[in-house]
Amino acid sequence: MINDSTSRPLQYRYLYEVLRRQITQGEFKAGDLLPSEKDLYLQYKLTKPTIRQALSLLVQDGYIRKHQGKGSIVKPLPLGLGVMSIVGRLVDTATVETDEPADHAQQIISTQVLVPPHLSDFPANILFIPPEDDLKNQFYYLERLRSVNGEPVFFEKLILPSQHLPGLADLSFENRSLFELLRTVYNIVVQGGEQKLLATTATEPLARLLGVPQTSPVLRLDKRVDTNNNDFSYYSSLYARTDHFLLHGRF
Amino acid sequence: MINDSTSRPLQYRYLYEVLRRQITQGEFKAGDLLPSEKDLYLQYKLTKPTIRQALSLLVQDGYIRKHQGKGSIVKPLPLGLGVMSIVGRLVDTATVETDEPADHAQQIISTQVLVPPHLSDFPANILFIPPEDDLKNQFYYLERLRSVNGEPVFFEKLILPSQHLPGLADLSFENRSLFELLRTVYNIVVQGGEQKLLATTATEPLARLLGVPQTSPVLRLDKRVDTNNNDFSYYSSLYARTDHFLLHGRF
DNA sequence: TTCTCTAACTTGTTATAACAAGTTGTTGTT
DNA sequence: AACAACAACTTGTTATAACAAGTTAGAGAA
Repeated sequence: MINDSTSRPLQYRYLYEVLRRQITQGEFKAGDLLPSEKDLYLQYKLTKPTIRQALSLLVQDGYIRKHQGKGSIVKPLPLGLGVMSIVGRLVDTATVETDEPADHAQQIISTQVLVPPHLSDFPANILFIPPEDDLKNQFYYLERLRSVNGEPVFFEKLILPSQHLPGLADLSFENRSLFELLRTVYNIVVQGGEQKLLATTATEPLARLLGVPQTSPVLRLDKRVDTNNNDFSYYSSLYARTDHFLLHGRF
Repeated sequence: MINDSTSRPLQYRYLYEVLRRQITQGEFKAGDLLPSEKDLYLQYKLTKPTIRQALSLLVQDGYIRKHQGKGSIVKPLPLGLGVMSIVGRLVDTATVETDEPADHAQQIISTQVLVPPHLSDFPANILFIPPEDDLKNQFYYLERLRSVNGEPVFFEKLILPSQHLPGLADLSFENRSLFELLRTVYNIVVQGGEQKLLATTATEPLARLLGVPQTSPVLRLDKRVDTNNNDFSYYSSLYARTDHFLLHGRF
């Protein structure tokens, strides 16, 4: 039952995907004006409500900004992708550099899967608990360590409901965004969720993984992510060192 | 030029405010079904696009969840309000409590204004810098300390562009949400923004403010918040202790 | 009683239409 | 040359309409 809503193509979603791809692949660059609603009508033969719905999605996802009387302006792409992405940290919190630091310098993000996806019960020590009914089911559990330019930056646990994801264990998580995978392969899109944030100190195994002293402060971010499928939510727990890099997000 | 768009009442926004008030004031409780689109049509004499636009706003702001064929379901209210709110922390991160902890227990959030709003240049040590043009203007700067049940939890610096906010210094910031105030008094609504997150250790003055030892980890959250007014963005820098409470957000 | 199917709800998608309102460049006047 | 007014764009708001699709409860058959 993959992609069961492709039966009727959902035109506004189709247009969204087209424009989104054009933006992410650089066909439209930050600051550019998207074709006007009228142009899109002429090009795609879709009517105003449909086009507006597609553009609304792009606004919601932070790809464009609309300006009455002017047009739809493409926003700069989020750097890493995901709800929160990483950014090179300003040299010293006590001083603000006037000239932009090398935020946009080449950041090679690599992902190392420490524990490959396998079936398990819902793990302990997660700040969210699924509803009782879901606890009976099994979950895919995996752990990965993400590095920027070879330096470990954050350690992440992912817990996904298994019954909606046939064949997940076969797919590569290495260099693909989880969001991308869920949307394109399983037709599941993120619609919202909850997150809990706190600052702790690195415990021994974590400190070794991230390569920081045991006492250093570490950011912890737990999430429950809800999707268009009402009984599909996944969970993640993330530990990040933020001495050289910090978490960056749009909302 | 306050509330200049009240000239034409913007019916979908009006309906949004009505429903939103009914939800926040408990007239509709979590789990309730909102009146159907048809009922709203009968009651308010607004047509489907208008009603749907109002409901979409409520969805976007996390007040309701829509379910095709069923209706619009009221979601539980966010606890504190703001982009991120506070929540009582689970007793120990090493153990997950099966029974819900007292998250929803009475939390009396009080706000103490340490530095009342006054005109100043854009301060140093903020992780966001306004565009050069805006730096020429003056800003309202204020500092406040927010406590839960009398215990200091986070310290916040707020920087607001002064030219759009006549008479701001006269308004009380004490027990009113900044969002609420901007929306109702100045007709400015938050549309998005950026945030940067990191974990640090408390320095001496901060440690004293929050009542924590100097070495304890502290969460820092800097934001640039964009609004419907294109040249109105405000900035905030927040330091939170997360040993007894943690930050909680919806997205 | 239990099950199945249907009718009557609900929201979702798309089309057409008319006017309001913000932006920008151009035209024409001073 | 500077300015004002306008025309031609843009998106925003609201109305009307028809059909698709998910949900639910009740009627009727087994």
